[in-house]
Amino acid sequence: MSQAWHEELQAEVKSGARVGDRDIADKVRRAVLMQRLPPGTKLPEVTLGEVFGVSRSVVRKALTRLASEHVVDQRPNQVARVRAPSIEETRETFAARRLVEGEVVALLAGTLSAETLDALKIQAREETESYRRGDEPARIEHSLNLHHLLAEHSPNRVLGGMLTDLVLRTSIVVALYKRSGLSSCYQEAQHDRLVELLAAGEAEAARGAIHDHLFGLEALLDLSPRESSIDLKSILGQSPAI
Amino acid sequence: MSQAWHEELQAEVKSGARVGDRDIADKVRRAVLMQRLPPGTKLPEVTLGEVFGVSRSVVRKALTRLASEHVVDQRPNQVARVRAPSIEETRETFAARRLVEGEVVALLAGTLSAETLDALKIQAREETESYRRGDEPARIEHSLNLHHLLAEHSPNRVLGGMLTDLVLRTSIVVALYKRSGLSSCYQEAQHDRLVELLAAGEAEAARGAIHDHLFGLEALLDLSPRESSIDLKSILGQSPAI
DNA sequence: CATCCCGACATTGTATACAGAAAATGCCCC
DNA sequence: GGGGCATTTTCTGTATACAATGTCGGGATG
Repeated sequence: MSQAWHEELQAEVKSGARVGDRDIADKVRRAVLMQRLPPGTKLPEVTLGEVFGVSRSVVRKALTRLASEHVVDQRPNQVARVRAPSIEETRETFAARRLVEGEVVALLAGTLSAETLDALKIQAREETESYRRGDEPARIEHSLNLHHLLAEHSPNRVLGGMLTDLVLRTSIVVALYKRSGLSSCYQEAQHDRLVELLAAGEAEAARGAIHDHLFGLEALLDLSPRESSIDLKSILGQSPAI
Repeated sequence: MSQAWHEELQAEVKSGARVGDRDIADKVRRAVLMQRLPPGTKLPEVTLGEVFGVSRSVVRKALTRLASEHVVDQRPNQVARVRAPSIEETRETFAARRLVEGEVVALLAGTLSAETLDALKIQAREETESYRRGDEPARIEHSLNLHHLLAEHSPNRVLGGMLTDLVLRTSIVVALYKRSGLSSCYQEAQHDRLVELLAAGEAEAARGAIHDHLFGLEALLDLSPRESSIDLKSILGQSPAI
């Protein structure tokens, strides 16, 4: 685990109230999303417990939760590690998300209240602004918020839950496989267009927009088969920092 | 928890080796599927621990696992209970499964090896036989096996995992909402036809077959809105047995 | 008679101790 | 210098004790 992250959290924890497994899971998930915990990073229970000021029981629960969300790899008798989805799994995750999110927006088109549409527009606008400011963390945050809103308002809650999971997983692999030269994966105006189609009730067009959006995002990644660069590292267990 | 189930397990546990959280989750899941643990049944940690001869730690892990599979409802500071999906959730689960399983069989069509096709045919045949024998538990088992095989062989593993979850959830609600007069939800020859289409590589026809199959299954259920019969019981916490 | 309050009990939440498995270390031998 | 083996160290698996919380009853009160 990174040293800076440690200290940052120490302060936050000391000042605040007592933390539960939910809080720990949230913090770790966020850290993975923000690439402060690179794939393969070991997450020993005692260490995390010390950082958050709780015992292993709570940490364990948090790790199990993260494992069920596919954020962390938990194998018997081995330290939990930040998961590093393969290139193949990345492609499959995108395909699954296209299917599910496409259906969700198709169901959603024309059924959204004015308030919800406003909330979506706000996130889209904030995303664009953050991008122009060059504030990438904020941009990601707003982009995630938008898709999360879609999942939450899905008329089909089961699909909504699945979409929440897929959005998280896609975000992780985007962080992982983003081309090194690329500072951002922002795609001009696509979110705005989607919201417009949802407002207009154009179900199939909205599905198409989501498909385009996700294909575009996937195309921005570097998914060329690499020779053991990432894989070996995680397999051989070389963690970049204690 | 039911008394008969207790004793049955006691014997099995005594004779066998040490049990892990995986084993406990398997047994409980199976019991729910077989309707030996009706929805709303309380599952206190100590009781389960005594039954399986392990401490609460292991039981806890098993319950958490089952909760992430949507088999059990685990709320803070409350006893875990067998989940009772609402009628609305049932409909949504079926819709989600149609979407996902339809896509999986479409991807699968024409790509299956002879061995896998044989395995599928065997399950379909065994299901029919079990039905003719009137052996409903065996019939369910083979039906589940068939769909589980589809999920396992999905070229898209992410979708496969989601399908596994959805198959389990549909099985639970089928057990819950099966019309009382109906002894079985067997649908003549539908599985055989599906396998044929998969062998022939007819992707869209296979998707259609799965849709028909699932619509038919859903139609066999009694999903008429009922007045507080199931819902109130589970909400008010009246468990039918100890 | 309904409602509210309070206390005993049941059950989960958390911390901790010890046992066992895996990984890291160091050593020897080649 | 490199590979194999024993040792040590680290970490997880499990059980258990205690704390905190929720549940359910009885009884007083309006």
